[in-house]
Amino acid sequence: MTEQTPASSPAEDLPEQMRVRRSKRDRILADGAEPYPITYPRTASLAQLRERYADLPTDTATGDTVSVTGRVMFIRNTGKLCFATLRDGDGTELQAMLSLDRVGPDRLEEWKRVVDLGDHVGVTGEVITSRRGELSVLADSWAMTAKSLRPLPVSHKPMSEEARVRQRYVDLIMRPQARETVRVRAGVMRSLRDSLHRREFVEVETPMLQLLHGGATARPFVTHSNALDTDLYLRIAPELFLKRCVVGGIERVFEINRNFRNEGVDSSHSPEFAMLETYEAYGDYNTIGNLTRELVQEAAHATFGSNVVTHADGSEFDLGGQWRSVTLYGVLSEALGEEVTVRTEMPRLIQYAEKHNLDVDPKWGPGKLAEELFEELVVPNLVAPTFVRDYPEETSPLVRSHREQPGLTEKWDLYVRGFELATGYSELVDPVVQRERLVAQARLAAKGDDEAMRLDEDFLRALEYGMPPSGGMGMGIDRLLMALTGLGIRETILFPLVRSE
RNA sequence: GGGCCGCUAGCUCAAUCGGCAGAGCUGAGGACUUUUAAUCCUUAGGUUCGGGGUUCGAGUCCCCGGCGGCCCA
Repeated sequence: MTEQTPASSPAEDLPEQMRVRRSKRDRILADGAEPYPITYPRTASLAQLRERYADLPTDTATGDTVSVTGRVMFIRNTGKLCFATLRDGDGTELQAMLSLDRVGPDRLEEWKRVVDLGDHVGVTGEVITSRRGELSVLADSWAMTAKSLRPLPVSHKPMSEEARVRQRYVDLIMRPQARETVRVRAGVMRSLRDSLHRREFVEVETPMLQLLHGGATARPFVTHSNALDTDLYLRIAPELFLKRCVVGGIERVFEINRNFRNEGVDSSHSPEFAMLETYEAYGDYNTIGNLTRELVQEAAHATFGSNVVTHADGSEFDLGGQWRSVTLYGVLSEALGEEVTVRTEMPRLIQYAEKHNLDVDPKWGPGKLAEELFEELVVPNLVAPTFVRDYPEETSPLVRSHREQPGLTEKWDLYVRGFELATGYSELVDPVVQRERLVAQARLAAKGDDEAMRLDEDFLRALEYGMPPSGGMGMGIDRLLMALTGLGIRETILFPLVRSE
């Protein structure tokens, strides 16, 4: 947009290669041409040409004239014949050739003077194949469509992980896997929505900015509304609003959107993360578990064409079949070699914790400690998709009590490759019991546990109007991508949060 | 929060015991009408993350800080 070089970045302060590229931009302007023209009249995409001339024999001239555009990803200038590989946004590449006899001495010289790796150019000419058999456009004319002022990284060496994350746009230019991940993610999002729409679920959007944060136990981000003169929280979960929807008669409802948790950042945690949450009236944790499996398997089919997905490292991972289902206390007992139940008391659990070098927080009850032992001893080994069922009431304040087993709830966590992918409940809909549990949570909050939930009177009022029996489920989208692709969370998120440079 | 490792040219990386800061690619100039990480000749490019200290001399050793990665909690 701006035509003049800003005085704030004196040319002499720039690295040599950037000075050179700026001077090439100046040269284009001095010649009366545009380094950033409004458009270039292209008549075909590179992919269209590849398809149309797929079977053209070596060293053939078609007589067909086309106009193409692309970013220069490879360039080879010789005396009277120049080669460049152009690449389209979809990753398709095609060769452009510029010969002295076609474009003339002035334009060939100009090409050599001003075109660098990374520039966008347009080329008009005849579709041919080279003597080496490469499908090419033999130029009659060419134009700069966008001059690149920064050199690209070397293509034969991988960029550092930090550079890939900080300058994702460069990562996308250089690495096919980065572009592929974006498309896989889009395919998964679309598949999830399609799968839910087919089952007559309704997509809604509920508040991101909330007066009270709830629906999960996590530390929130706090912000401030000047108009209301009150602090607001970025939501940690949409749960309490989606349940209001179910109360209101939207009996199959879902939301795919961002949650924010003011907690650690590492290879599997991001402070903002995308989540699918869904509720099904007259369902329970069994029906919602089946739905979850079907959503994941349909997403695998949509993006990889199979329940067996291929990870980034080339290994195959099978998401097919019915998936293993175990109980929390069952797998924990197995890992400890001794029978543990929800009635096992603190002293024995503490013994197990000491035996396995697990530090015990004095605020933990027996349920929390059992879960911590489970996470320490069992979770890393849960590689194949596994539903872990029937968690203690103590740690699950929004879950219906188990229909048969006192002290437990109808909740499962789904583990894949050693991380939690989703969680599902038979929802607690009794407003009286819900109030008791939320009051207990609010007491914890008052005692300084800033992960505990606050009392949301309006949510309780909604429940008092009557919420039908329901199953509910939440699934991390970024983690679903991790399960499908084998990538780390910072690769599945296009622009993950990074510290300022 | 703790420990360990790293940060050097546009990019990826070297630099012995503390002793002239280097290579490949990229860039610039030249040759080449069939190149695919071309080849050949010439050549430029540095606040060694920042600050302080030790030393005749610091990329290298010490201290403080920044950023990143891994492990632990």
